[in-house]
Amino acid sequence: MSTPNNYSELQDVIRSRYGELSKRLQQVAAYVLDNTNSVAFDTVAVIAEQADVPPSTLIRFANAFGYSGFNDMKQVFRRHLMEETANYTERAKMFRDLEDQPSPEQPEEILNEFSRANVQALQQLAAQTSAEDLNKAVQILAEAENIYVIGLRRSFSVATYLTYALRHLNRRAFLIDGLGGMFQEQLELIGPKDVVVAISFSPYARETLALTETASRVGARQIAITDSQVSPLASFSDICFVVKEAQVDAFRSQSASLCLVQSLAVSLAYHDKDDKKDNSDKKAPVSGA
Amino acid sequence: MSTPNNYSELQDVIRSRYGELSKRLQQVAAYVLDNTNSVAFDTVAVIAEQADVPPSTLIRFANAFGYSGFNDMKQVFRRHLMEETANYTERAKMFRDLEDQPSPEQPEEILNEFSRANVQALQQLAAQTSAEDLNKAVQILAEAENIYVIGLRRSFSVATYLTYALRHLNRRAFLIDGLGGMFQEQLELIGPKDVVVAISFSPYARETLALTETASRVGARQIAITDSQVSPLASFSDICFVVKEAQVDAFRSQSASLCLVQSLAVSLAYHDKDDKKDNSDKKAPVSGA
DNA sequence: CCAGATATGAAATGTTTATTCCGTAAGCGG
DNA sequence: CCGCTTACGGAATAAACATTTCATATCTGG
Repeated sequence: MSTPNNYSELQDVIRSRYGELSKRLQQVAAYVLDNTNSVAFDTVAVIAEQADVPPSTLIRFANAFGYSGFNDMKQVFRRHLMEETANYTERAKMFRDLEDQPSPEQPEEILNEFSRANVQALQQLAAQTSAEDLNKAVQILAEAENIYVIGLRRSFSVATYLTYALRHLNRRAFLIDGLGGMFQEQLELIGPKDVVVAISFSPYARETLALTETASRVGARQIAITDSQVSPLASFSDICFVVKEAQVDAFRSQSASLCLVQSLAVSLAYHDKDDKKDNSDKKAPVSGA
Repeated sequence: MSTPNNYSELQDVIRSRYGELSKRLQQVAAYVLDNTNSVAFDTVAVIAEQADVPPSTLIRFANAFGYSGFNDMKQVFRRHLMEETANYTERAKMFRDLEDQPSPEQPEEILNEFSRANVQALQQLAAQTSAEDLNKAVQILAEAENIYVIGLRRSFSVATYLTYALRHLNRRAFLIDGLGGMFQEQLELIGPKDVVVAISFSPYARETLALTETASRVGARQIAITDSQVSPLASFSDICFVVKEAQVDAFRSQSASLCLVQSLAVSLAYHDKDDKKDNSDKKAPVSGA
């Protein structure tokens, strides 16, 4: 007997066999199809009561569709629910136990894998980033006198891009790069009307943390882009974007962070335009970055 | 002690008390904040293993935040996940419908749009990049004595990332950055056994073109990442990757290029590993030198 | 460096939860 | 209406699980 191991398959099978089920099993089928996340979360006892059948019937139902027990079937519902919110890395972890597929080795496979992972990360970024945070961040950037951007090592590329984009919007944007060993000197430029954008992922660069502390001391506002709610950057920041980057093996990507900073820059461009919109007409062309 | 009974409250409390927690409890806090749906679904034993703490610590953690047990706290996560799923599905639908809409203006819309455009670009990248080119490029990189990376202005971020990644694979990788106005001097380093990776998109930076010409003159091999088959970079290169970047209004993205260079770097890492494996298999048990 | 306090982790414990069992009831062909 | 088969449900059982316990390790202030 073929046992469906994904939600939509199972749904189809239940529907198609509905007619031939016994009265009690039909009752279960109806409940199961209509209360997906009750099945995913609740215990057999609870479900049995809500569906108005004895617990044993639930096990019989699962058996009828080829599962070894009700919990076995329950897994299908849980996975379905998780897949709607889990990111690529977490999903990969989920499936690693089930079928430990060998890591991709061919360049083409690696590109496919990376591309898939990044797609997932981008979708999650869009879904999980709050409009409120984005608006606040844009507002903060718009009001900044100077914008200092820091991101070292892996995050340096994102930092350079953001600086580039901000410069193209005629912002006074400065990249803290430690050139000539002058981290300290660069940090000391920051004043209370300035804004710091700090980008850092575990393991957090010492210099980035030092900057956020300095910025916090002088009262500058801060926007953090990092990988955890409890990142050391989070505590100092006014706005903290938590970005779950795609990961293939030990290699973490940057696409989501890049997408985020691009969106911030473009939003800032529109923000500028809206300010001017008071007297001029809407939809003035925006120069590219 | 007030016990949070919704997710965002709990999240806030955990973050604010993070500093005063013990080392182990911090470990749990980080896991709990960053793996919401693992907490919602997995058993204490599984979570304990993944967070690398003993099960009892999880109960202690829940107690520390006023819950009677870990399951008590778990309920908060489960409720959150259920609510979130509903939102997520809605947003996913919005995301799809967004496609043919007038220019977005709100930061949230811009992020959605950028994310969507990048997803498309990544999928196209994966579909259109030939395995053969990838293999050749990896081979060329593997054989390089020195690798010079150039990408200016918009492409600088991609170039910095590639340089970073190559350095981490112990390659002799150098970023041509024109620091101190020394473009010319940096170019003159290139020798016939070296490889140049040039990243440039229209309008092509003069310095990048100059480098490719120099490289070609001394007989160095070249890998180009650019936006057109007829790009000035294409003619000088041994391998030319044509990347169609996402574009929102006048703003072009970088995600696809970044994904490509990451894939190249990771492929190179696997290439190295295979080499070592072959060597060690073949290695004859010879003593002395 | 020591004593007291606190944090930690392995194993024991007690509870919840899934599953099985079996006597009974309902359906069905003769 | 009877005997046979299939479905059913409650109670018993087994498995999984969360939680507690306690001996040990680690910190902290004097």
